[in-house]
Amino acid sequence: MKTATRTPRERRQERTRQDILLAAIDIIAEEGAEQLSLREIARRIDYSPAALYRHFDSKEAIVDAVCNEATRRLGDSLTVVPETLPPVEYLVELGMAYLRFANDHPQHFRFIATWRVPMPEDITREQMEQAADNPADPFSLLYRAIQRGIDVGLLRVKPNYATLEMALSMWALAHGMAVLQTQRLGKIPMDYARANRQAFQDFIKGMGD
Amino acid sequence: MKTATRTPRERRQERTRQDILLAAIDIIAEEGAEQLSLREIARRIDYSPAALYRHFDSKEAIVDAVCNEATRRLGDSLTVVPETLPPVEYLVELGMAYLRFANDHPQHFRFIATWRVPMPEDITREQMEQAADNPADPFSLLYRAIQRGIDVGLLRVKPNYATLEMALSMWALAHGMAVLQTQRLGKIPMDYARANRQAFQDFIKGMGD
DNA sequence: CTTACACTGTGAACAGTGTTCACAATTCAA
DNA sequence: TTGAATTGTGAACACTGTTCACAGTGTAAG
Repeated sequence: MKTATRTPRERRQERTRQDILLAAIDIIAEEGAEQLSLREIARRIDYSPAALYRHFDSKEAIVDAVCNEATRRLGDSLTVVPETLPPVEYLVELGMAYLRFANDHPQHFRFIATWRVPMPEDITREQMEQAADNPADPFSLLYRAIQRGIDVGLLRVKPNYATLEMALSMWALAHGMAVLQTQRLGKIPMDYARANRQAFQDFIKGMGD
Repeated sequence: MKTATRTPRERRQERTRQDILLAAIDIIAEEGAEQLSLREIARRIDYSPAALYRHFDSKEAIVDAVCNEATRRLGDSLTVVPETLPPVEYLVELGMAYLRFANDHPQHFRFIATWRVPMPEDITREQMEQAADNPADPFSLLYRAIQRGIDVGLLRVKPNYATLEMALSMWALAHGMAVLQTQRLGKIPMDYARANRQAFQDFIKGMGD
């Protein structure tokens, strides 16, 4: 599989575009999102601030691209969970992977959580219901796992509460725990790994009857 | 009960301090948090920008105060849930009230959720375990309700997963759902009220065995 | 090879931001 | 009435995102 860009010009373009994004990501990781400025990005990659506008329409566009990249990385760290696990275990480990990412990259997680929930852009019911063929997408992973749980009889569909609703609730739980724990609540002395696991297990259990 | 401030001077001080905060809250509600600027606040209350520094050390201090005020309001809309309800129903309604606030005041909720999770500042285990006497605090409401559920036998304590952990998980679920639904996910056509209720019920159910 | 032309990068400028500070005006107590 | 403390201000500073005319470069056509 080759890159779609042909000419040297386009390759150079694509490269500095990536440089801009990587610099932005570094700044966020090192100094926090509020320190992200066009001038700092430009300084790091030896350009003038104005030059960035040859690659992005605005700072917001850069922020958006960074969000997408960070979301992609979060998605990657979810795909490492072996999909061969039994449904319940798989769901629990998905949630734990989500929390691990938030814990390992707090700045990035805070960043994307501030601007948007790290989820695929447009979720419609039809789109989701045919998502079994989209293996890479992180929300699809969750959706399919829920569906599997239903098929096996571990989860029970209720009125107005089917696969999509369960998947969203599960995502909400993971996201909420991640937000809570990447903020000042890390101070409370408790065994987070165990507690988190228990919370996921309980929730799944509760969806089963 | 009289105000603690005595002299006319102190009363005037307190009043313009409130004016500043109210202006800030209005701006956030009307134009969004990113439009909040000291100059706009000053314009609205007929002061120069520099004058604000007689009442607050920095913009961050104003933001902090606004956060506290918004958190207080969120807490108020949780206290309307009658504490006489049976434990499970009470917990569900508490969560629904949280979501209702987020839905009714999306800008304010987004604002506090961006800067901090809307929770009391310092939560320690000891502090929580003697919180039965702090009726007003919203997290204490949740904590006590969980405790009641345990006492009645509806919730089961597990290793490393007692009252505090359950309360935090429940808060995380509500917060996560609120964040998800105040973002672009409101587009998905589904019966949110029913789905949310079901999610809370399932979660509580799952903590019961 | 030379002539066009599109592309790339820049410095300077603009309007906006949070913040500071010397200074004037006011309020208040002695 | 005097004196000090409080209150408010305009001007300035350093920063931000953004625009734009301009110079230099790369590329493709004649």
